[in-house]
Amino acid sequence: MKKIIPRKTIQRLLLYYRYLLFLLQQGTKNISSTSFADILEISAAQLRKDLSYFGKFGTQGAGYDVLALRDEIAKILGIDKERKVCIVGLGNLGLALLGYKGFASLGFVVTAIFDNSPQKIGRKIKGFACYDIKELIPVVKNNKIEIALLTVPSEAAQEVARRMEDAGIKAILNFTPVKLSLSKKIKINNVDLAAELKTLSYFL
Amino acid sequence: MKKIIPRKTIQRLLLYYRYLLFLLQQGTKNISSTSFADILEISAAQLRKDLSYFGKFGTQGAGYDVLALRDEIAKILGIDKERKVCIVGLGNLGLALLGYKGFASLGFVVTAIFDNSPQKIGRKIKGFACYDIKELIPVVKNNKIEIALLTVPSEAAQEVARRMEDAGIKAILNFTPVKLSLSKKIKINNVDLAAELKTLSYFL
DNA sequence: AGGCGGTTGTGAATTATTTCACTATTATAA
DNA sequence: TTATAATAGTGAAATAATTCACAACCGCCT
Repeated sequence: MKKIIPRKTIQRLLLYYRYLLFLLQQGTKNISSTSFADILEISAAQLRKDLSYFGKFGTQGAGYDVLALRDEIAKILGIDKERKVCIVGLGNLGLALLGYKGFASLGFVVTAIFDNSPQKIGRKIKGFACYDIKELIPVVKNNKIEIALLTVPSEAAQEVARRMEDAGIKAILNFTPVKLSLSKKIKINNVDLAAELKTLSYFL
Repeated sequence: MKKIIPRKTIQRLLLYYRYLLFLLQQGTKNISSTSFADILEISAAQLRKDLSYFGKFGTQGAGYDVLALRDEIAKILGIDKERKVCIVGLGNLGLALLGYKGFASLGFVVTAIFDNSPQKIGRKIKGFACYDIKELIPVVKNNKIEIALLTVPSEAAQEVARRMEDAGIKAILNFTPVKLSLSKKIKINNVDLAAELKTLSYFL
């Protein structure tokens, strides 16, 4: 087992996890690296190498036990632990994220939602009470929320992010096209929808 | 000028483009690779190397002309050409994409939107006429739409994607967590919101 | 028990990407 | 005009990620 685990390996691990769930649903008990890799359109060597960073999960001659491998990957990714998240900005994108079923199954619990519109503050939205964005700091602190999804308009992004920092948020998933400047301690992932589209079109 | 351009270079090019627009707004006329790279938190060498795949755009001793560089990158990325896109599935995510201003400035023109809900079909939504998803094939063909944003529920994803293939779509930006299986000719980019979040939390 | 076909785990080789470090060029100041 | 400081462009070196290829092993069959 090596020391440095490639970032891409972590990304692929989730892909593996997803497909293992699907295989389980189908009743598949066992799968070889070759056929699993074929499905995922990666090389079998890559799949095995990725897993090898974390230990030995397969049986030579027989392949991998789907259920056991799913559990191992869940453990690696920390899906067994719950993480509290909040959604800040309840435009269409924020609402889309709120309604997204995928998060819960990965151990993310939406613990608070925020907006600045008087029409939303205090109301229940999809079962969640909407807080005033001004209350971000106390609410995040009291609930020990670790992760924030930032879906406010671009103009407000930096200011809101700064407040998240003060509230003690550990990681931000930033959906705005703004380059946030914050302390290095906060982990930021940028999801740039336009960039995805542009890359796609370049390779057309 | 080399033959093979790294995929990552293309991705960064859009990042450069975005920030150049911002610099222009600020009235910055000129910038050195060092300070530009500092802002973007990459190395200056990487910035220069990326640009070097496409030609020479800077002036030694003086740096880059912001306006000229923006135009050069626009040309490289094909932002000067318009691409027709359609949005299929008008849930919150589809609506969020429809309302997203960033696309237009990158040369993407939303040419049609589709849903299967009788409440939406035929109505105008944010100024766009909503078509029945059953009309996908003729509408895409008639309008020569090249790119589709797929934001339908998971269950419907594969079936709708298959229809996109028949309609002659060249590229799909897939927002569902489904692994689409289509002809290799169609370029597919997967945007997996849960995966982004999971990667973030692993590195916490 | 022994052999065989299939499959993992992994060091080594390969390929891709990033950084280094230096040259050539330009702007500017004396 | 010449010297000096700043900065782009780039081949070479370093690093990172992927693939290759094969030994070791497992399960099953006879």
